[in-house]
Order: sequence, then structure tokens, then C-alpha cells
Amino acid sequence: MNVEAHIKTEKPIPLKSKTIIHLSLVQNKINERFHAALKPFDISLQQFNVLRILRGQKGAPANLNTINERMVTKMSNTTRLVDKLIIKDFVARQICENNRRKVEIFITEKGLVALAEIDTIMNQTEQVILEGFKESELVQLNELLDKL
Amino acid sequence: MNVEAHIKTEKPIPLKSKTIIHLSLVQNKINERFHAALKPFDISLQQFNVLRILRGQKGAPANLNTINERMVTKMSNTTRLVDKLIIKDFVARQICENNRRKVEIFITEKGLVALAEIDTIMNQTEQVILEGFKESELVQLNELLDKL
DNA sequence: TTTATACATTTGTATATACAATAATTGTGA
DNA sequence: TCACAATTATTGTATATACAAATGTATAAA
Repeated sequence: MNVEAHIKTEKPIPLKSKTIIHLSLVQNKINERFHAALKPFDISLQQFNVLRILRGQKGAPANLNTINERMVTKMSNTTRLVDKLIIKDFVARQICENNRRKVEIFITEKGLVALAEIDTIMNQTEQVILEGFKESELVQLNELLDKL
Repeated sequence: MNVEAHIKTEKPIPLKSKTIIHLSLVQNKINERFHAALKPFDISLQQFNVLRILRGQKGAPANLNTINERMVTKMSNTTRLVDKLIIKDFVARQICENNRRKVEIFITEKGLVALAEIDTIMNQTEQVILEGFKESELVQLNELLDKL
């Protein structure tokens, strides 16, 4: 992805600025692909992320704090994100008996089935996005990103 | 930025998945910093981007299409983005005489003054974000991002 | 000229997200 | 025990963004 061409500018951009823009463009592209992949399932990337987190709990419920901590993109309002998953019947919520301020959220059987299907597509999408990379290049990229 | 630690997971993540997550985390971090830097100026990143594009026109007006093409993050509704800049008196809009379907948008003197000030902070922020990088590493990072 | 089609932007509307205020519960120190 | 602070989640509200429909203008075809 050539930065200058992408934002239709002729003049060269300073290296640091270019890097920042480059990262944004890449992220936008990734988001677009994921968004397109999720469209048939009528679920957002954030909702998908929450489902994965809940599955990762392996039966144990998660409260909102836990979900928030584990989300890739932190949200300011996870309550309503979970609400949307409850409407779809993909997760259930109940008050924590030990500490009634907390809630316990867990993925339903229906949610697990849906997630399994969605997961396949999302993994394929990941493969496609990164198909141009050799393993060594991925390692290198991650090392560079670690510096940020 | 360590991915596993950041999303509080113990188990290692497959390299491709990790790379995708890594890019998201990095982007979130960059956005947060920019957002914080822009807060005192009461302007959004998108609005800032439009102002820069208009300044880049060097006096020539831009129509909505041009702005859209040049934006780093494309928006579905640039009209209302421009509206907000008009309210602040940072840009002006008039109907194109040659083709009255088009509009001509240009940055005002007040917009230029504001942008100059904001630009300074934004450049500083860029420097801070990328302070851990040697020039060669930035080149390398851009080369890797080009593969996406 | 009339009709149709394409173009450029705006507007309506639904959804998403951010942020602050509120509510409910629990923990803690006097 | 009581008052007060801390914790956890929810709700209200404002703003942002996505997407489709509508508006107004220009171009082309019949």
C-alpha cells in the first residue's frame, strides 16, 4: 500500500508522518475486510471480540471488568455491547451472587455455534490479509510494533 | 507493546492473529494520543485532517470529492464534517460557479492560524509516538506495511 | 424539446461510541 | 453501628459515523 498514492498527494511525506499514516491506512483496510466478512452474520467486530473472550473463559462466567480488560479495542460502554448479544441470544447475563454489584456473563450454546461458524470466516480473512508475508517478516513486523 | 499482556491472556496467540491484534492495539494507542493532543483545541482528528488537506490546496478550493480522496480515513459523510468546521469559522463553502452541483471549500485565515498551532502539537505527538525508532527501523516498518 | 441517466452533494435515519451522572452494593474507619 | 468512600454496572445524553434516499444540476439520447 503506497501511502502517497493512497491519499493522492504528490509531495513526499516526512518519514515519521508517513509511518503514522501508513499504520492508519493499514488499519482501515483490515477493518474494512473484517467488517465485510462479518456483514452476513449481522454482528460487529466488537461483538465478535466479546464472544471470543467469553468462549475463552471455558464455561466460567466473566464480569464486565474482565471483558473490558481483554478487549482489543476498549469500549466505554460494554453494558450496551453485551445487551446486543443478549438480544441475539448469544450470551446470558445474571447477577453475581457473591458480589451483587457484579454481573456474570457467559456465552450460550447458540452463541458457541454461531461463533464457531464466524470464527472460520474470520480466520480465513486473517490469512488473506497477511498472505503476502513470510513467517520471518511477520516476526519482524511484530518486533517493530513492540517498540510502539 | 506486548500483545498477550495487553489483552490479559496467558496462552500464546498464533502469529498471524497476533499480528492483526498488534496492529489494532498500536492504532488504538496512536489514536488515543492524537485524541488527547487535540482535546484542548476542540477539534476531531478527522476535522484536523480536512484542514490539512485544504491548506495543501494552497488557496485553491477543494470540492467534497477531492477532500474524500485525500482523507486518510475515508468518511461516509464529509458534508457534516465540513459543517462543523464552518461553524468554527475555520473553512468556508460556496457553490462552484462552473458546475453548480459541486461546492468549493477553502480554509479561512482563522483556520490557517488555528491549524498552524494545532500542527505544532500534532507533530510533537508524532515524534513522541515514534521516539523509540531509528530511521532504519522506520524504513523497515514502512516496507513491511507496504505488503499489506 | 422531452426524457432519461449520471453526477455531486445533502438530508433522514439508524446505529455506534464517548463521557458523565446515577444507582446499587460492598468495604472501611470512627 | 453508622457514615463515608470505593467498587461495579447502568442509564442519559451528546456526538460521530454509516448507509440509503432525496435533491438539484448537468449531460446525453430519442
